[in-house]
Amino acid sequence: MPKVDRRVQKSQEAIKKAFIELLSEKSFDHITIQDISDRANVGRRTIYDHYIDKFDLLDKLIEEHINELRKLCESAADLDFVEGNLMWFEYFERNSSFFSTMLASKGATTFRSHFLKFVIEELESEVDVTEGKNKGLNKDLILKFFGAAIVELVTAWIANGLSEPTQVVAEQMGILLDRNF
Amino acid sequence: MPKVDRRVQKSQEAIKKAFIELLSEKSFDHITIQDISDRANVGRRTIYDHYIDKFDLLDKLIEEHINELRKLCESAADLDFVEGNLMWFEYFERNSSFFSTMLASKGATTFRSHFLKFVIEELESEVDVTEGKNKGLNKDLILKFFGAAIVELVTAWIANGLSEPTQVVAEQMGILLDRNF
DNA sequence: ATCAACTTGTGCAGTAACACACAAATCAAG
DNA sequence: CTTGATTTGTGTGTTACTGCACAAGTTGAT
Repeated sequence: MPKVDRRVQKSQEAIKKAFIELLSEKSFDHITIQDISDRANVGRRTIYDHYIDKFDLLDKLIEEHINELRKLCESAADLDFVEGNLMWFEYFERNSSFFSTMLASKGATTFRSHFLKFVIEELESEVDVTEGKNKGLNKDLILKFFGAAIVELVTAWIANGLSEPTQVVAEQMGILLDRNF
Repeated sequence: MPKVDRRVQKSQEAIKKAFIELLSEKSFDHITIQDISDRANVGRRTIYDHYIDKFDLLDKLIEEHINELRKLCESAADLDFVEGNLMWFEYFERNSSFFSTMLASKGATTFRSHFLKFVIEELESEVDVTEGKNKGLNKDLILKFFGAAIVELVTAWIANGLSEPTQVVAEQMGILLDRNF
């Protein structure tokens, strides 16, 4: 892994932080690059050094979080759902400002579908329709069923301001998944 | 005023912040430039681009705060002591991490004497020994008397963790000063 | 519809921060 | 005292950030 320059890391972090903040204040369309540059205390030009435009910035931001979740899945490959879920939900908690603006706002269908697609991908290796409790069922159907269920639960939890204790939600969803896979 | 480069401002701020943090954790002598560089997330070389050594860094930091207080005095020149003090004490409050490490630690005689010298300087224009209630008294004596009184009160307030309400302390000290000048 | 104000994306030259490397100084035990 | 590890201050070449300027595109109010 080619170590990134300190300045790059700091600039990108400031830009992303500013962008997420702004996203929670006004809609994506009304955010200008100038806004981000002001908030991040970074030259406007610097933003273009890293991102093509604000759409690209959003894409990269999403991609980054999905990637982090993917890594989490890998490192939790040999845990059961209860334990694995806790890692997931703790990640959501740490990055709640991002997920709440991405999931809990009305127009955010883009991220939801991206997120759902990813959840289904990750779930795929867990489903076995050749033997066990799901023998004979349609794999695609199962994936969509539980994928949507997971996404909805996460969304609701976040939309509700994380009021349920993280451990409780993670554990209960873990039980439901363990029971079905 | 020649505007400072964004990078300069950010670097210096990070360095000073890190330094103050470290000062509240260990003694000045035991702080290395490397420590500061790590904490500030700035290249070690960058620190030397701005400061000769850690002594210089401390000097600049002190000088900067004294200067800010001086500006405050200018802008409050036509207010009475009660109002003026409030601005002072609010500044102490905003920068309490600095002042508490500088005033409330045992070995910090350096800053105390620097600070006292400055307070006396500022007080000088307020004292009139040719007429009024202080007519006939020794000016130098008065300055030392009230200078030390002010410094002590500020020190004690800060050492006590700012537990007294800022307004109250500022007002009471203001009353005492208004009564005497 | 018009016009001014703002936004966007890009080019460019100047400057600050960067990593790295080195010798000298300082420190900490044995 | 001696040795080994840190720390210090500095030189150097590279890279990222910066401000500025400009043409083209948007916006928004009259």
